[in-house]
Amino acid sequence: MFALGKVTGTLVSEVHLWHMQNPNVSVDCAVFGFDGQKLNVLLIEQEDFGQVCRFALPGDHLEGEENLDEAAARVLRELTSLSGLYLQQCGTFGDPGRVKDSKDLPWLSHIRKDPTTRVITVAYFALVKMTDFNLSASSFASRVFWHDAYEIPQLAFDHNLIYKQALQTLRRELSDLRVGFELLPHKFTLGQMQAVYEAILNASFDKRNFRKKALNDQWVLPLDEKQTGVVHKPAQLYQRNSERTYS
Amino acid sequence: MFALGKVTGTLVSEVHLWHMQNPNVSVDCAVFGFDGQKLNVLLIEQEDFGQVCRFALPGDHLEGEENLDEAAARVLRELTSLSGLYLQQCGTFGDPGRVKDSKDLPWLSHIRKDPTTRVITVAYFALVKMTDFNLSASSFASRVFWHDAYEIPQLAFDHNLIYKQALQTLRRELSDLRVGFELLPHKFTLGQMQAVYEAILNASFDKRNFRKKALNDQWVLPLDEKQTGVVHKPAQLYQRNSERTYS
DNA sequence: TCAAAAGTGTTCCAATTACACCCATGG
DNA sequence: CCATGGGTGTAATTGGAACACTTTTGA
Repeated sequence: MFALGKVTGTLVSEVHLWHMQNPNVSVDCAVFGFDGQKLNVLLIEQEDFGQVCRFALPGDHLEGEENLDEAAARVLRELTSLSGLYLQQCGTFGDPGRVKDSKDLPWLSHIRKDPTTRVITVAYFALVKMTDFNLSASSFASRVFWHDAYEIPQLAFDHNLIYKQALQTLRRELSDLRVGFELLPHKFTLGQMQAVYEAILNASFDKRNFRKKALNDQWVLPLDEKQTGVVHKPAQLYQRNSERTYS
Repeated sequence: MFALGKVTGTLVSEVHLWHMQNPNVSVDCAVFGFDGQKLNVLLIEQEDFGQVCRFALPGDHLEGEENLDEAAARVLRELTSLSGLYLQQCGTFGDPGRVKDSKDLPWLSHIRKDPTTRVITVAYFALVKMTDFNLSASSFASRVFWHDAYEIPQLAFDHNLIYKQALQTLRRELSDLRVGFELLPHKFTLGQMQAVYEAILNASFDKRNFRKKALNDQWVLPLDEKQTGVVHKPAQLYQRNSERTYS
């Protein structure tokens, strides 16, 4: 909070300093999706102004009277036409140098009056069910694409760092809060659910142990329905157990 | 990041909007200390301008070219005259309404030209060894005080919310990273260490099980030294095992 | 009949829990 | 001699890990 450390009386000089050094604030989102095999992330491609590095995480400035979560939700809505996505703050990045890397200058110079003005950004990760999401419905279709979550190229600014922290936070929330459901359709099989866990944690699990745990701990409830149209034994369908809460 | 969601061409209008709505940025710190019995937090007392609520977490605006961690470290240095404290970001709070509660207006009106200007704040928690720290050495001595971590009064702005999240983050890092050492003197007994865990997690543990785990998992190393001057069997002293790393 | 994923139980080991008494010191 | 916290071991339980074969479907 402002000036609370300065109860003594330097308040006026602070208000002045302020106008000189007022940082901009933005949000950046690492949007994760799961395609049945692999974990993916939405990247955007900047226009080519000769910069070294043309990929970035989607984001935008904070606008008007919106709060941080609303800003992130707006970015996602503009990007995916979806609302109500799972969204979680995962860190704030404010190094004065974070937008000053020479690799980013050519592009910055095209979009900002002062390309080196300091910007602090609040990072979010988001989860989208790829089944709900038609990339080509996005107005940015040609500039937004899914990318393998484990083969991320060099990104603009400090976005590689932000991405790393987003993945780490996602992993923690998967284990603590079972957020994996957000990447699955409403009705899913235990095999699909296991695949989500394996993709996010980049690990593999024993099928019997995984199923035992999911069922014993009541993460999911069985439906009166089975898979159809598959070329193997049709699986039982489940839904998340919304009664179940996690600490 | 700024404007990346807007690759299409609304960039100019954004730059304008910007000047109208440029939020200030601050850091707020929940500083935890342990007195041998209880977990405590540093609060500051605002001057009396008739506001309902005169306590707050220490904090300050972001200044000059400092990054967020540096700003938090500066706040702590000014407050405690100590450097190198354990410091961890634990969330960013940016609701437009967070500084608009009527309970805070009388005070705000005295320190700011526009008391309702939006401020977003990056929250930190910090850990200080109370043995290293002489409150009266602070230039704010009369206005800064330790307060029981579990009896926090109503605080200014959204500081109760920030505090809650700080405590939650501290608890997670205690279990994940064993940050409890930061609250203990260099040489400590297992009893003191257990007391830190009990205070932070607000729980109590079996002495034998706690010691077994600390020793088996090599959180600590024994010194060739025992407590002196105590009115009971003198305890073995230990130091943290700095070889030991945590995932 | 084949390929592909679904489904199912038991054993072993590690980790956690519960639990009670004697010890060394200073006052 | 007494109050205070230090120090110790074992048994029971729980949770996680390892492991292989049969089933059902559509092509």
